Amino acid sequence: MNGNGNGTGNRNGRAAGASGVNLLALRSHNGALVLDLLRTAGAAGISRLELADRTGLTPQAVSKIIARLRVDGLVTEAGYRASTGGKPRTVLRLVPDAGHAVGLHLDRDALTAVVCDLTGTVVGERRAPLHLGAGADAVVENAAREVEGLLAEEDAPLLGVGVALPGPLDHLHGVLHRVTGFPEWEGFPLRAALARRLRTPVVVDKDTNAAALRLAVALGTHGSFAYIHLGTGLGAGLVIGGAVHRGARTRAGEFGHQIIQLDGPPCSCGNRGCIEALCLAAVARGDVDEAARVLGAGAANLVGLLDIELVLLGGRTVEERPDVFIRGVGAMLDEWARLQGEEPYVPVRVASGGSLGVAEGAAQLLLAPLFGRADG
Amino acid sequence: MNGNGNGTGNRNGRAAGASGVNLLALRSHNGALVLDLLRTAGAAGISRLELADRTGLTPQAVSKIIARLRVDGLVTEAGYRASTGGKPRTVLRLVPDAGHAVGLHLDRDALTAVVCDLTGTVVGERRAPLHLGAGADAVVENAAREVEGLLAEEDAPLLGVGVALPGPLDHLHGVLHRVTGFPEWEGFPLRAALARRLRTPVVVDKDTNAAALRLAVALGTHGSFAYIHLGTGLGAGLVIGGAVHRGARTRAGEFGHQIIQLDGPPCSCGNRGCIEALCLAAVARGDVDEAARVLGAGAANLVGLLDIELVLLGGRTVEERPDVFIRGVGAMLDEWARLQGEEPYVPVRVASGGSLGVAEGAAQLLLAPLFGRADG
DNA sequence: TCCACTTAAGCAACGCTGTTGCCAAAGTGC
DNA sequence: GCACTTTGGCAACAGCGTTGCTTAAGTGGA
Repeated sequence: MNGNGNGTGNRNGRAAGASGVNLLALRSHNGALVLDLLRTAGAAGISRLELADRTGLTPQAVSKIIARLRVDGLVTEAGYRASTGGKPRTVLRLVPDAGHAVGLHLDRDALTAVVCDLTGTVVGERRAPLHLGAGADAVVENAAREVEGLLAEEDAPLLGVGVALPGPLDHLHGVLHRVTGFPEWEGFPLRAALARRLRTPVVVDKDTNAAALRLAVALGTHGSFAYIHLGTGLGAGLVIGGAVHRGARTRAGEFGHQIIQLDGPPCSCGNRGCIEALCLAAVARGDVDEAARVLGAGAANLVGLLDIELVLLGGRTVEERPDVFIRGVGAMLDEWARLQGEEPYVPVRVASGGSLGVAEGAAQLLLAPLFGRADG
Repeated sequence: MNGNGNGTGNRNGRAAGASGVNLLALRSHNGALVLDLLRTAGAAGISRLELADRTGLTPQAVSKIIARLRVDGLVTEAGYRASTGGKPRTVLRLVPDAGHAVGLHLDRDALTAVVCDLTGTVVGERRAPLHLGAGADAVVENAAREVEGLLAEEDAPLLGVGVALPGPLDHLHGVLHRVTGFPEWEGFPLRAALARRLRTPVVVDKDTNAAALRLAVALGTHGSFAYIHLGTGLGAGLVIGGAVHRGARTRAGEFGHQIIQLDGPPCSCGNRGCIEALCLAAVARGDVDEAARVLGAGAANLVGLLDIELVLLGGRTVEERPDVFIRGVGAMLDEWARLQGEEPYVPVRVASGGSLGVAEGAAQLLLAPLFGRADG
């Protein structure tokens, strides 16, 4: 589908720092920008002049870009706005079926797979049990079959498969580092294995990053927020400037082993006073208020360090008592801000998404680059 | 000096998200990129072909860009490399005197002003006592006189004045929030006042951000690191992807009031268990090892959250016992990484710079944008 | 000394970008 | 029906990086 000529147009990837921009890259950037605004507009659509206003480009430039995107089949005209005294604006919309992407969520014991269209809407879904102990080859084969089954009824062009799973990994190379309790997974090249098996591009990332990416896309934000996940473990996905911040080694967002009580109770990692240990211990003994307070302290540390604008909470434990966590974390953030002499300003909300959230985010690993939301 | 036509070329600033790129912006970007490589190369210089290799642009494109920069007087030819069997490469260098910038460091009781050339080299320096209690107008007048005195001998074009000072402020508008103990400074529009008085562009930022910016420029890095400053207070400047991360409200880097001991000893801010309180208390009782350990725990939290690649320490307290802090913080980082099952990988070093570091960083607030290192 | 070869960098033509100026299309409202 | 407003395409254009070729300036062997 992509006659857009994506790619930087650079002949090499050896440049360590920022790289030069040529006309191909410029076209790609502006095209992606327009697509992102079209996606954000959703079913309501957006007109050429609004796009010109939002991008800062001239109306004529937008017209040309739209013409290209229409030829590529990515955009279509869909009716007209009400006139404001002159010719009514033409409404433009993304063509959802111009491309699909698969999102795969590999959790401890379950596999969730979704197909999303270009707007990010789920158009197909499958679930299956997962046995990590069965070995890498078996799991890859299992996952590949699920994907194939999901795609059997689809005929839109496939952009690729995004995979989200817990634990440390190298998202650039798609190699796993550790899967707790299953040493054979150490160093397994999941991306390459699945790409070879399915003959399609594959991207691998942490589950929290996928969830955060999905939220960034859904919110349409170019700002910064943190998604904090409290389930069987405690982790976070960071979005800075609208892009997921992974760090050089995909290790960013290690929120759970933040030390919040020096020389505190021991954590499973061997350290003392990790926020995960404190928080989960409070949950275990039924003291949800205390868990929320501890979580709030960690969130305050995070907000203070990064000056993010929003905190989103998710995960099984949060979903059981959302109001308690919203109140508890919010109170800590407000109190912290007040003590620093600032107005309380960071809203705390429960992340939408439900059980498909991570899988949708995995699909966004392939969709988002089309809209200029590449890796951070 | 700037015939380069900087500016995005957009007619409006209303675009909330990412904005479109036109040919002016493209030229500006590539020109800045080339200038940055020239600056990084320093006195050794760099050839056209090397620039082409680093930027990913074609040699001919680089030739054209260099031709423009030479017309603007920013770049000059300076000798030749040794031949490798053919025509020797022409060495290109930045023209230091194509533009100067003033950096102003307003500390609790002292003012430091420097003039830097385009390469960031200090070519003039002044110090004076500072009395914040004398009132805003008097302080502005005092600072302006120092700047004028500093510039009396200079004749290179002035890019503007950068001001670095502690405490919360709004760097976008150059407005101060609080200056401890001097309520009259609350809300003072320092940027506007100084710009009107000196009739030159003024940029205002936190001292830790200025110090971090200077380090980012000096290191020539496009990666991520944290500068942690331990002096009369404890704060940090964050560099992510080569740019200073300030957050939406210039509040990022609030490291000192990170809660590291829940319900710990009270801090001056009114909270409990802030890392600043613990660290300074340890310093006060002479237990530098403990101070370094506490600082290391906070640094580990930071590294874990952001996956940064380097930690730089600075400030009076660190400079008194640099080895203790390097060892103590490094040990905590290594131990933390080991417990997470990772190789120790984050080096800890003492930030170079000395007493002029912050003022130099303030000057970089104006120089850095020329090299594409705009606000993060 | 000559000459083949290598490497660097400029010239000219080109394709493509967004921009500008103009005009047709398609509405509203008196 | 006419004046006006607004949208959006057409055509010409300036300027970007690219391509193909030429010139400049070295090395090294015969």
